[in-house]
Amino acid sequence: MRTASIKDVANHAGVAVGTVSNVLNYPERVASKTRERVQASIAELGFVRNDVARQLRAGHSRTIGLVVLDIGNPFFSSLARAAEDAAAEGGNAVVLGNSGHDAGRELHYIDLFEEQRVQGVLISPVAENSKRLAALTARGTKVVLVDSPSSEDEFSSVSVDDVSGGYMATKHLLDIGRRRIAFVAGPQQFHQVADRLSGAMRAVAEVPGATLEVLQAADLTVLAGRGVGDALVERERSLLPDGLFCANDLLALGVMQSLTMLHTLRIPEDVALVGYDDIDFAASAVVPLTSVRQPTTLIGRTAIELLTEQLESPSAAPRSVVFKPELVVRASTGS
Amino acid sequence: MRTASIKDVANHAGVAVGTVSNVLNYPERVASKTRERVQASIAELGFVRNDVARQLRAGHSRTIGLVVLDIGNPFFSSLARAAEDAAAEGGNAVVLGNSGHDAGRELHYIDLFEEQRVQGVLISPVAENSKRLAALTARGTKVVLVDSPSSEDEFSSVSVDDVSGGYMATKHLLDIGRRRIAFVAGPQQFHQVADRLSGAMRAVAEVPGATLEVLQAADLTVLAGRGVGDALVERERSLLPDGLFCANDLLALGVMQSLTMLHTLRIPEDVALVGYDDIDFAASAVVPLTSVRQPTTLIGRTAIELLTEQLESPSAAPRSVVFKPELVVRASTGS
DNA sequence: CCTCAATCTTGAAACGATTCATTGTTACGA
DNA sequence: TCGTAACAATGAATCGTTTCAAGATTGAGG
Repeated sequence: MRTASIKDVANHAGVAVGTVSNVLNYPERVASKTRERVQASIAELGFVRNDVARQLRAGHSRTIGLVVLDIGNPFFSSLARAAEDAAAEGGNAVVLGNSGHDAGRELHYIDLFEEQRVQGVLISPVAENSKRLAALTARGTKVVLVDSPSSEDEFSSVSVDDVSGGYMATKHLLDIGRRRIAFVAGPQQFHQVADRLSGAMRAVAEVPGATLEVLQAADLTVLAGRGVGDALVERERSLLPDGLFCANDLLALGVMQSLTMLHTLRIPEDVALVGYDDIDFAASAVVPLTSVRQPTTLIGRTAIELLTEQLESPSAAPRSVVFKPELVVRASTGS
Repeated sequence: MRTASIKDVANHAGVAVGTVSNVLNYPERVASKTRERVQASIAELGFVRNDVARQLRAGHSRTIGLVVLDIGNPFFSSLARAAEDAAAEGGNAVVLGNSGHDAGRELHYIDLFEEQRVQGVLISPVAENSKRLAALTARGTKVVLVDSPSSEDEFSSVSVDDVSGGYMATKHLLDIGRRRIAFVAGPQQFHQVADRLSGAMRAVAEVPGATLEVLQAADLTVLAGRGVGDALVERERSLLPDGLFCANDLLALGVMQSLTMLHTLRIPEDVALVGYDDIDFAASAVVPLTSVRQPTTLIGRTAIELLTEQLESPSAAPRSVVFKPELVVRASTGS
């Protein structure tokens, strides 16, 4: 059984196709008697409007593309959810693409989205990729960078000030009297890691006598954090840092597990601990974790807003929004 | 600047539109000299095929709809990722909708997907909803239920045998000598919770002298688990269960935190602990958690396969695939 | 040089909706 | 009864592709 078209409805109701279209889009233009007859036919035939045809005529879709680095990461899944909600309010849907840090997959999704004539693309790019994205905008598809500041103000962007986040985390450790600070870093090519470190360095520089050590973790995972923690536990007590700032919560939780498992070191008495991201597990860890919260919901909504802005006034200059993160103090720094 | 159409390319290359279309879809039908000329024009004009028009002609899209209960839940985000990968291999894209356990939003996405003429819908339904879904299939949109067995074999479905998972978790506790078993339950209207409990009951019934107690948690979260754990710690030692099976890993981790925090109860010596889902945090918990692993990747891929199957032979009867979960033994049960 | 087959290319029809200028209808005041 | 304004309904054109029957071109064999 082929699905009923607007023409079938028109025949069934004994009106012209234009009238059916009006019933769907401008019901007030149609006399109520006719409208009811058409609506009855729609119900009887089980007619469902073909959005593809509508889009062809309209020249653009009601869809927004979103490319994220890793949908398994709570940061991105939360962001995606917020974007989806915000888009839905405007009658749009979000198509999700997961690049998994792979430039090839990222390109694949950009191509796909352009062929689908999405209204715009929200993207957390794997690397600087502005040629392809510039081509997109040149052909009329709007682009908003997410969690990645736009170099040169070429595109609109939403990001969080990671330098400032690193600064406030470290300053908090200094404020509660810690002086031997260590930063647990992930891979340095992630700009987030580099920025948080640079914020930490700034805070330490402001306090005479404070020192900053960098401990390198292989990855941004719980396991990598345990590795760092295990190494710390072996150290002579006098060489231990008394304040630890980790590049993200997963690392922090791993470190926490190592330190608390053997009951030799107490958190926060011996070592105060700060994480980053404020994932759900931070609040409910063995020792509730002080963390830097990123406003994921706000980021997602704002990205949609910036896109909408560009769609409504296509000539307007791109705009960049940078959010300040927020420190959430919990027991791991003495609350 | 309007984006170039196939007609613009045809003019520019001095050929007919049909030829350009052939270059795009059946390059071998076109003489190589012509083909190269057309490809040069495509490159020069920056032509990008309009998939909307293509879909209109084809009568269906290259898109598959996926509606999940909660994209923030690692189970679903992992599943979504797998489905997306599998779909991409077949040249299709997955559009994600997040119902958030809300029937209204679920309906919204079903409507949207039908208007967009997706090839099919993969859905983890909020509740029994077969009328709307039956209407979908009646109009030719295929449906595959995910993580929810199809009653009456009306639709194809992929699910995991939760009864069997509950059975194997509990049997493992019994096998290591535990007799006073407790099941930490979440809301009973989730069929997953009910099924896991019923498996646990079956295992306990097989061992004379073994008992099963049900501890009710308000929610399937870490916090709810801590609540249950805190209540347990207060109990008289002789009334404590010696084996705990939790409806999911979040609950188990919460319970673990309560029990270990005060160092009064040891895991697994005093209480052995089993979770469900085998999320990433299970392996790296303070005490690595024994858990029942669900093959999320397999579920996602299989859902796409079942859909493909139905698309290729539309008259074939729906098929249901039920996976057996797998017990992963770790330190929390003595490994 | 002609024929025939093989190979390429053409261009109009179709997909299903929206748009809008045009035509048809109604009703009311003069 | 007529003129006209206000309101409804019409239907052809359009969006950008794909499809496919028909026409054009090429080359080999006689």
